[in-house]
Amino acid sequence: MNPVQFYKCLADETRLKCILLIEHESELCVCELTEALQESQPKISRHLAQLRQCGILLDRRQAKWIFYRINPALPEWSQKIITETTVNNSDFLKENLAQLTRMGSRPERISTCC
Amino acid sequence: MNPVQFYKCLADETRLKCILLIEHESELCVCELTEALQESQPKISRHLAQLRQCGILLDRRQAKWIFYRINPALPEWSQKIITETTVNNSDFLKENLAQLTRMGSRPERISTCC
DNA sequence: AGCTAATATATGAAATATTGTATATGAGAG
DNA sequence: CTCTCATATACAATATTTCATATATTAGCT
Repeated sequence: MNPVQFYKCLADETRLKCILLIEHESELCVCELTEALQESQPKISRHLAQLRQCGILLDRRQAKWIFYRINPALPEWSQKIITETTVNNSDFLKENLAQLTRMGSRPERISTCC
Repeated sequence: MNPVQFYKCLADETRLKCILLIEHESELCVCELTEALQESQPKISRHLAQLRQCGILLDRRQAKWIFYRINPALPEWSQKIITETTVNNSDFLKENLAQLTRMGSRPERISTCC
């Protein structure tokens, strides 16, 4: 992926927050992101689709939910940039993480193996 | 600076190339960037103004030229991201660096001290 | 098969960003 | 003080991005 494309993906508040929250939590489903960001479902979904299409995120279905995670095949430098940004901008995510914690009835993760 | 704002600055080919070329060369003037990128002077100038206004670049005048450099007061994580991107995307800059080398009559830097 | 919950996509309108062209500014030379 | 070179800015046209709303898809349940 071209670096301009990569940065275009990060250059939107909704998308950047999705990426950083997923990086922070390892995996999140659409309804959790919708709740954490307090945004409409189609808005979150559209941005996630874009991030999936450009290879930044991967998704997996589990029952009714679709969980998104950072694509482990991302070039190392891109992964490093996502980590750096997450670690150094806790204020930026603070309120959204609080909202996520406050959220009741979050779908349970079933481990993929065993 | 908010991380979204920061990434918006990097999310344009002209701006990203200016930043990375300046990081690579320490300091460049507008005419050098115009030549390296083969773009119009107002286009380069407008993008540099934006990068200066948001604090990513600093400028200094030397005779007829204005030299731009990375703002050393940038947060460490932002600086790290610029470095990482430069180091890991040499292909992206290759042609522009070649163009810069090919350029005749580049303005001479006069050291600021002594 | 029909119903529901979670997610995805299509469409057009609105907001933003980018660009070319023309013009302004500012420093140095004569 | 005028001319030139390097750079900056203004303005209008164009392109791109984002969004709300409506609708489609898909899995699991009965």
